[in-house]
Amino acid sequence: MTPAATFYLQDAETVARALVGATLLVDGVGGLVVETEAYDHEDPASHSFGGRTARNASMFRAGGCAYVYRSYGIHWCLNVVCGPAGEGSAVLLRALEPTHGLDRMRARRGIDEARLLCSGPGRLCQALGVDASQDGLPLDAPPFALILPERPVPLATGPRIGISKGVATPWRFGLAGSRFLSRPFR
DNA sequence: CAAATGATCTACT
DNA sequence: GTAGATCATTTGA
Repeated sequence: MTPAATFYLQDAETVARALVGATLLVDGVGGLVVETEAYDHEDPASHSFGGRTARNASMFRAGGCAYVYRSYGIHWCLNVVCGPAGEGSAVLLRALEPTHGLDRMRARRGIDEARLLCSGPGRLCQALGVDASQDGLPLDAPPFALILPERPVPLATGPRIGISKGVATPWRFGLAGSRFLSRPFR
């Protein structure tokens, strides 16, 4: 099904929950979304907290676009922008269960284990070939394809990873029991 | 203009 | 388990 444009205009937490179990493809390579994190403009841990800057400009677009940024100088991270234009909410995609184009992922990552191909934001982007050239692109047009889950999936919830502020906000969501998570839920 | 920081990953002890 | 890699962006002088 083609995602309704209004789906991505909802708040970050709602979209983050709904994206677990979705299928993401970039140029035909991708898989099942098993881990997400929500960030909104009122969240001290969010890039959009404190206003719009040159780097996070695409995070302030209307929901349904990609927001790609470089982390720790080395890695790329892929976000799904959500909420109305100008708000600054997004959902970080942290892990996929690879289902399409496994051979191309292995070639890009240089490893064999399917479990390690996309289990982490930086790994995910390397496996799918995501970089700054995809920043701001709509997710419902090539090379992207994002198919929402047909039915609800069992959800695990927990605190977000790798941040120093807003740690108490339990906005990390995962597919319960999946072994492709970047870290297990308790 | 200079310095610090970060939504991470890999390799090594 | 712990430290290093590596750089764009942000903040302060």
